[in-house]
Amino acid sequence: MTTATHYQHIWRTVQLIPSGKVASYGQLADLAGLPGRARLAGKSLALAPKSLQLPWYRVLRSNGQLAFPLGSEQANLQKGLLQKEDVVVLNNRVNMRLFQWSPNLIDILCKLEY
DNA sequence: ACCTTGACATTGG
DNA sequence: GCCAATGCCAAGG
Repeated sequence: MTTATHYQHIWRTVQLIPSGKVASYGQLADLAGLPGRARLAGKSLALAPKSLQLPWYRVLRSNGQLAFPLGSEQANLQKGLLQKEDVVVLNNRVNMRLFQWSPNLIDILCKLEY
C-alpha cells in the first residue's frame, strides 16, 4: 500500500462523518482501516486538495480539542463551521461525550468502506 | 541517509 | 489537570 492510497482512504472516510457530528483523528484512521495511525489522518487532511471539499472541520483531537491554537485563523474558521452545524465549541474544545458513536454505526461504516 | 517537524494518542507520574 | 515518555510515520531539509 502506498501512502497516496492511504491518503485517499482517509479522504473517502472523512466524508462519512455526518453533518452535526464529529470524530477524532484516531477514529478516522481506524474507520479508514489504518488503526493506530492518527498522525497519518492529520497529515492527509493537511495535504488534501481543497477541490475535494472535505468536512475536515468535523475532525478533532481525541480529547475534543481543535487541532489549532486558540484564536488562530484556522481555529476560528473551524469553530464557525461547527457551530453552523449546532456543534458547541467552548474554549477551543467540543464535549466528546455528546458525540460517542454507537458501535453499530461504526460497524455499518466499516462495511461501507470495505 | 540522518534529523526535525508535525491538523495525533495513550499511559504513567 | 499538567507533563514526559512512547509509539506512530510521512515530508522536507
